[in-house]
Amino acid sequence: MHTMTVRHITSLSQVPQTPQATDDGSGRTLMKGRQTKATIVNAALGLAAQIGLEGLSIGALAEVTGMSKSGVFAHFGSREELQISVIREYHDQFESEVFYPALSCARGLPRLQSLFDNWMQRTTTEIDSGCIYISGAVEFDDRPGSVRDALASSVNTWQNALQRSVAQAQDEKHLTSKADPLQVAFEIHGLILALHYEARFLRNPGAADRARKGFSEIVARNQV
Amino acid sequence: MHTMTVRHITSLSQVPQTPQATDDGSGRTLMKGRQTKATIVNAALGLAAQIGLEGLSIGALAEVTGMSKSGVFAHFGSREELQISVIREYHDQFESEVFYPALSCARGLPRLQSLFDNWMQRTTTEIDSGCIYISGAVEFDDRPGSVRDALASSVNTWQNALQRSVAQAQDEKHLTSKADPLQVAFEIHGLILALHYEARFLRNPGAADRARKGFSEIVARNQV
DNA sequence: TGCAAAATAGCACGGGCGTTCTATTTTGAA
DNA sequence: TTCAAAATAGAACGCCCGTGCTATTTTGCA
Repeated sequence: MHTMTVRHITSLSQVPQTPQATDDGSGRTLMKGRQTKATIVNAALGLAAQIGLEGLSIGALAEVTGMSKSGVFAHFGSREELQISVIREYHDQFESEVFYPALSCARGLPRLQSLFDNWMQRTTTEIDSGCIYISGAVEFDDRPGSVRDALASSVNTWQNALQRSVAQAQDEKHLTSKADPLQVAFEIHGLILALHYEARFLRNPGAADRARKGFSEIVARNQV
Repeated sequence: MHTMTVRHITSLSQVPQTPQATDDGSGRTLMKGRQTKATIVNAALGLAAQIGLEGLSIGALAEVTGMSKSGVFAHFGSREELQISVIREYHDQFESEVFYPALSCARGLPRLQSLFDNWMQRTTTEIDSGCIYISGAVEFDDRPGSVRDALASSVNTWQNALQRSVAQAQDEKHLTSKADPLQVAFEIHGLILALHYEARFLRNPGAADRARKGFSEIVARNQV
């Protein structure tokens, strides 16, 4: 019996969920719901980084933020939408911590090195909090749906950026034209994954050094 | 089948503590509860490989095996013990699929190559089922307890075996004495993790080839 | 074949979950 | 200051979870 949950629509205008533009700084036209939502998403990201996107619960989130369950829920309409919001937030943070800073380095190897360094830095910091690109991949690798799609989309965006940077290093003759950007990106990804695994789960010391060493070996092997 | 392999010399693990020995074939002194438990654990391993150790539920397991919840539960006494049993089963399967077969190859590089090939083979097969050494690491990386301990112990056992094999390849002069077994094992681990990630989550084709390519590069770099 | 012990079932409990519904408070432009 | 709309709270729902308790069935040696 499929209960046709007819949603109560109080307005005929089919305006999307973004009613008014907001000014983050002034707070003049800033609806309170927006900043509350941002607070919730940040708290959710912190929680999800530790216990995973699947471990995320609205009840726990309500407790952390000091709100009621339904108060939290109303901002998202579903648990899935909450998870997707978390992924978007993580995507933005990753972009501004790893990707954008590297743009100030010269195209080619310097920028690739910077991308790796920033990624390493973030992963190392995440030893204590976890990376949802990694935990999410495991949780959603055979769980189709919008959450998986959002996650895969974000990861693909980043991987493409990484591969592009390798190709640019070839254009600049910093790496041999024989190198395969897909192969190089794959191996770099492996180093980060191994670092995350061995440092965060096994608590092996020295994992960060091994990841850095591995990167320089990859670069050396692909140089003229 | 590798059951004839001399266990007391090269086993990855020590034989467990279970009270009564059983004869799997005759069924004479075989308590029925034992084979039922084995059936349950196998079903649980299949489930856990897909949805993770944390996703494992006694109710779902009862449904799959056609038993009652309490009937399933009685074999383990707690959910944790069930999870640990699954880890032990996985450990045994991993051992007999990856480790033991490699012992028939000559010490040194041939055996290391065989270990990697078998590991690759298993990971590739697991594209459709998942590896609990990988998913478990993510689920339990900051969840202390006996499950985490059992998991980490199994993984460490395997990593040590891998590192030993690298060291043997150095002894046999197949790899340079300058190589660091920890570093080589770390990089190989990264290749497997990247393969699992990109093939199982991102569904990127060609990941297996890249992993193999990466391995041969690692070997080449560490030769004389 | 009998009979204790082992194995399994049935049932209920308390608790957390996502979600819905309705009531209340808060917001902010007019 | 007013007041509709937005934001939040509160209670309840059905569902599944792990686990404990008490029957009942099944097993396998004497």
